[in-house]
Amino acid sequence: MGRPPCCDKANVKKGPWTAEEDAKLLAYTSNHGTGNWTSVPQRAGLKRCGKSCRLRYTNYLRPNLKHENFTQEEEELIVTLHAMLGSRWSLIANQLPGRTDNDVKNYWNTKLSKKLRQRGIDPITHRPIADLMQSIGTLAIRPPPSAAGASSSSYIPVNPAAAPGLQPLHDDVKYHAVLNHHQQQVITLLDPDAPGAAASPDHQLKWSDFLADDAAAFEAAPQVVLGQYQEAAVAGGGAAYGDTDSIAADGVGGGGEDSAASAFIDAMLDSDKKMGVDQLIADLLADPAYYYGGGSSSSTSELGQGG
DNA sequence: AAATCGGGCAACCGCGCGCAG
DNA sequence: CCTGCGCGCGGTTGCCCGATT
Repeated sequence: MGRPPCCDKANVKKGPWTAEEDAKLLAYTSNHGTGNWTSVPQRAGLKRCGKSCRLRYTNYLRPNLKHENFTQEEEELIVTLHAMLGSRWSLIANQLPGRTDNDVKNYWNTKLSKKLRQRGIDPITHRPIADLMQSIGTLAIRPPPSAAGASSSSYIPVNPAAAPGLQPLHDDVKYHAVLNHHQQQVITLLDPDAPGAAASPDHQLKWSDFLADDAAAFEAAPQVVLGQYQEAAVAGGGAAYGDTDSIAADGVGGGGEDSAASAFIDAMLDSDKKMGVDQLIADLLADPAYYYGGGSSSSTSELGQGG
């Protein structure tokens, strides 16, 4: 059950905006500000839904918006932030002055995700596709799990570098080393109360663990993991990260059934609440070693050359 | 030259969250 | 505490236009 429509759909215009409508909206917002969007159409003399007005303003009419192509630096930043934050486009867009979440989202969907795929990197997990395919292949030839094998208590996240058959592609070793480093920086910045920080020293919350979740989870519940990949393939989105609730109270992956990756997201969300995520990202970006392209080459810094 | 295809982008939709009454 | 409302977000759709056949 969702909210009722915010306006009378029969009496509002839909579709592309005309120059006249843009002018009316711009004139109104420049004189009165944006305030209450539901009242804007009436006050501005527009036969539009307030929601549509807000969208048009924020994505197109708002001052200081950039309309030129994305730069190499912006591309790299988007890829990096997507690896850390997933499809939280508004947060990513906040780090890109003059860009809207819609801009970033469209650019990702139409360009960046394809570039990553062309480079053999899965745009959802930011892991080499070869790893994922190999993992799925491994799954396919595995015998059905025994009852003991399916026990959640046997679940132990592993480092991908230590997992046989999960070695990154040679060209992407640097990429993942740097990526994991920054992902772990995010974790490090989390509140001490965050699940990962509360874990025991030999079982700390690491993004690499989450990335390796599926491989390790094969040991516990192969059918569940495969289901996640199938979901991801069907949904074409972040389903592989899971929509489950959170990690078990006893630590990372303790529950076994929930995706540990979703626990990472939960940890991020917790962190959002306790310290502004903008500050978190700003801290990361302030690190001179942050940018992939700074000195050592990497996959992301070469995105433009991959096509 | 016409038809078809595919990419890119603007806009829409549904939902969750926060806040005020 | 509950309810309704408005805002913002992410996912999706549909149109436009250039490329290809």
